[in-house]
Amino acid sequence: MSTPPAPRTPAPAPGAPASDAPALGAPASDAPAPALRAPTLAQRKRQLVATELTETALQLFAHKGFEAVTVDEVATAAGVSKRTFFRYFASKEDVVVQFLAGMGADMRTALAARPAGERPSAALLHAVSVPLAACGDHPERTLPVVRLILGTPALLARFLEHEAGWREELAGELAGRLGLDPAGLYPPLAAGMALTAFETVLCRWSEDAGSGGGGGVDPLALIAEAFGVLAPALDAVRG
Amino acid sequence: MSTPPAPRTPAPAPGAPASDAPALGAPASDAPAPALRAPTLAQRKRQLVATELTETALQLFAHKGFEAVTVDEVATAAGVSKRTFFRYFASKEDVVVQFLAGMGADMRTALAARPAGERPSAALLHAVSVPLAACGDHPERTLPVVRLILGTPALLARFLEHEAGWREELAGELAGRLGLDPAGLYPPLAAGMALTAFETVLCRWSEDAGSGGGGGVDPLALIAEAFGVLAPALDAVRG
DNA sequence: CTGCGTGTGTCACTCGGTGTCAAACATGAC
DNA sequence: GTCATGTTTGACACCGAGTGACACACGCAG
Repeated sequence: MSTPPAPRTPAPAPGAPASDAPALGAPASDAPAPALRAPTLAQRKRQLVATELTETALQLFAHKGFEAVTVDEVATAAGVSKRTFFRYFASKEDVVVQFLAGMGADMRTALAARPAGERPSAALLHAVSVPLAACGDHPERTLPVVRLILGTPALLARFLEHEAGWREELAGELAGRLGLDPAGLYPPLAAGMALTAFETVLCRWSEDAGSGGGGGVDPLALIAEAFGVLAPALDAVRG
Repeated sequence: MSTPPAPRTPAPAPGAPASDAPALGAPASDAPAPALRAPTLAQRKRQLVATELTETALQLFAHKGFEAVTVDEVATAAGVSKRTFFRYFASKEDVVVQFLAGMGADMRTALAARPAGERPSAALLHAVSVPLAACGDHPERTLPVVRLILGTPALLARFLEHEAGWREELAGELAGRLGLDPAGLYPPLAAGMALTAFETVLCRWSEDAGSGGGGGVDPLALIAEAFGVLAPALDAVRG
């Protein structure tokens, strides 16, 4: 879609940099920014509340279902007021969906990091594999969230909205890589195909993985198989 | 996705058969059911209120923006109470999104109607072309709605949710046609690719079409072009 | 006329979400 | 130590979406 993701988070909060809550996407890479190693005490406090809120919410949602839990409940259980909850999250859905907020950015940077000459199918496969690898590596943390999202209409809707944003980013990056018109048909189409594969794999993984911690299937194997189907189309670039 | 679309419309209303409001999808085909030509007076009254509500809402939304219009406003302008509004539509979003409720069913039946031996790319192209043809034929009615949806986060989310449902339907139909396991990777992947193309085309069409009634580009030409990209992947079925 | 079913309006209520204000707190300057 | 500043928080009031309950009006069979 061409709709700008629309900063649904109008209040990333005064003092906070950007994303709170342990993002699910990249392994948080430790090396990139050796400078700026001083998370203000205030920032760390904020982070603390955010994670407390997130974990409390996820636990309650998993236990009683998303709709059956009120924001007041979550806030009180975490020891803050409802008003404060909304200073950390723009909406009730946000607590869950922000958990995978980094995925889009991760995909894009991964795509940007691929060698210039690489075939689109290979580059996109690697990009989309990053968050899936994170899922495969920590199923005990990611599986419940993914299942919650996929099983709750309201959350699914938000998730898909996010994906639409990712798609634009990927399409832009792809157009840049290949020197194509970003307004052409191929870039968004290719990005959409990659995300369709991503979604399909996520879905199948969340179904097949045993309810016990260790997932049953490897998401990386699934995504590779899916890209085996997509590749003929992805690599026949014409603009 | 494997999430059942979840009957967001818990109240199709006591006396109503199924869908109210003039669906956008198929040309409403006149021939199919020659019997049962007696829409109870009550039913026609209901239909009347539904269309009044829909048109009033669309007009207000287009004029002031979706979020800026309250349900009370719509209801009052249409001459009913807020409570009655919710007896016709499950949510505020529903008024807009139900406008294209038929699309999914149209696609599926169109796909089912294609000759058995046809290549998946051709069959899916025809399926997805049905609603797009409707858009191309009546841009003055469809363009504003499409633009409204694509430009409003809340509506976009709902739309994407609908699409997830369509995808499952198409995947099921496709699996049946090709004798594949519906739980395999190919069916949902192929359906997702077709819908990605659909979405991309819808998006580009809504941007390019002059704000005047007559659209600038032909959605059917666009979708054919998009399927030119997808075909190599769609027709390399392996299961 | 009476009973019945359906559709509607009114009222009251829950819950998500926001604006406002005042108190609590940390920080830095003097 | 104290005053001034800025940020975070809770409390309160408020809006809008959505629901449940009840009572009333209509069209229709007896």
